[in-house]
Amino acid sequence: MTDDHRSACPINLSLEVFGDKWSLLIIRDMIFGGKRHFRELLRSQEGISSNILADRLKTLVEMGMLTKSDDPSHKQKAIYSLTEMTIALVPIMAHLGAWGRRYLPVSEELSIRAQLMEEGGPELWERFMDELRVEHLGASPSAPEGPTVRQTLQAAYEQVVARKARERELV
Amino acid sequence: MTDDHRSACPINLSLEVFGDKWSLLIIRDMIFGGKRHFRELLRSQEGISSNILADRLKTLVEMGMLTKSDDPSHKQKAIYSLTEMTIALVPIMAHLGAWGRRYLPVSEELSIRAQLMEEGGPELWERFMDELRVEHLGASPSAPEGPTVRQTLQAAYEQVVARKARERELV
DNA sequence: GCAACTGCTCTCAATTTGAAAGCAGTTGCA
DNA sequence: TGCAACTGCTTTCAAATTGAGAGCAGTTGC
Repeated sequence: MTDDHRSACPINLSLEVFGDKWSLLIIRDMIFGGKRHFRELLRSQEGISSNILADRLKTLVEMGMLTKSDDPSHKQKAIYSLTEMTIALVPIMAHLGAWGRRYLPVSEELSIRAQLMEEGGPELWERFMDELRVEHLGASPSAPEGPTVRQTLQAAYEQVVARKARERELV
Repeated sequence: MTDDHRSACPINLSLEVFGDKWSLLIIRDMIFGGKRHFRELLRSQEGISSNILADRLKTLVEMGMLTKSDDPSHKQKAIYSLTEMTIALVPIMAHLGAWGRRYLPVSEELSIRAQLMEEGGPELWERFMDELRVEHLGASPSAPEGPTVRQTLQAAYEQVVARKARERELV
C-alpha cells in the first residue's frame, strides 16, 4: 500500500477512487438497480464494454469499495457487494442527481428517481442506506414495513415509462 | 449542440461534465483557493500540466461551467469565473470532502477545510455560495460583516501548517 | 446432448494523457 | 530604453488508457 497519490487532499483522493467515467455508474447500477452480477452490470444504459467493466470491478474491489464472493447457486457466478464506504456515497449520488437534473438535459424517466431522492431528503437517504446494509452487509433489518426505497423508485420509473408509451400511442 | 450523450441519466450527464481526474480539482482551486488565472491554476497541489489545464478550461467553458474574460490590468491575462452551475457544486464538494476525510488517507492540513465545511453544514455552504456569487457573478453582497468563508478556511489551514512546523522543530 | 449462460480475457486500433520545451507577446523596473 | 520576469497557452512525442468485438473454458437447465 504505497502512497502513490497525487496529494492527500480529500477531494483529490476521492477522485482517485471514482473520478472516471465509469466507476460511479457501476455503483449507481448496484445501488439503484440492485445489480450484483457481471452480466447484469454489463447491460448498463451507457453500454460499458466488458474489458472496462472487468477492470473497474477489479480496482473497486482493491480499493475497498466493493467485495466479491461466490454465488452458491452457480459455480461460475460472482456476487459483488457494496461496502459501508460505498453505501456512504448515497447522499452524494442524491446531490449529483439533483444537480444533473437542474443543469443538464436529462430525460424524465431517467431522472424521476433523482427527483424522488431529492424530495425525500436525508431521511429517505438514511432509510435507503439501511436497506443497502441489510442487502449487502447482512445487517439486521430495522424497519421491515412496506416497500423498499428501491422498489418505490423503480415503480415511479416504470410509471413514467408507461405514461410516455401511452402518450406516444395518442399521436 | 448534438446529443452525443451516452444516456440522459442525471448521474451520467454529471459525470460527462466533470467525471475525470482534473476538472473538479480546477473547480476546487477556484472555489477554495480563489484562483482565477491560468498560471495560478497551474500551481495546483497535484501538478497539472499546462496542456491538460488548457484543455479542461476550454471544455469547462464550452459546457457553461466557467466563463472567460479579459483582465483589464494586463492584456495577456484571462480571468476565469464560476457560473451558477459551478457554484451549485459547493454542497457536493462538501460531501465529497467529508467522504474522503472519513474513508481515505487524507492529511490533516489538507482536510481541515473539509472538516470545517462539514461542521458548518448547509448554512455555511449557502453563505459561501453567496460570497462566490458576489465574487464571480457580480451579485450584490447580502451580509458584509466579518471574514469571508474562504478566509476562515484558509486561516484554519495555515494554523495547522504552523502548528505542524512547530511540532517538527521539537523533535 | 445441446443451447444458453457464466465471468471474464485477448487483440488491436484509436484516443487520451502527460512532461517538457517553447512561443509571441506584455509588463514592471532600472 | 533595455531586459528579466511573466502572460496564456501550443507543440512534440512517447506512454498509458480506452473501447469494440470476438472468443473462451467451463456450468447449468431442459
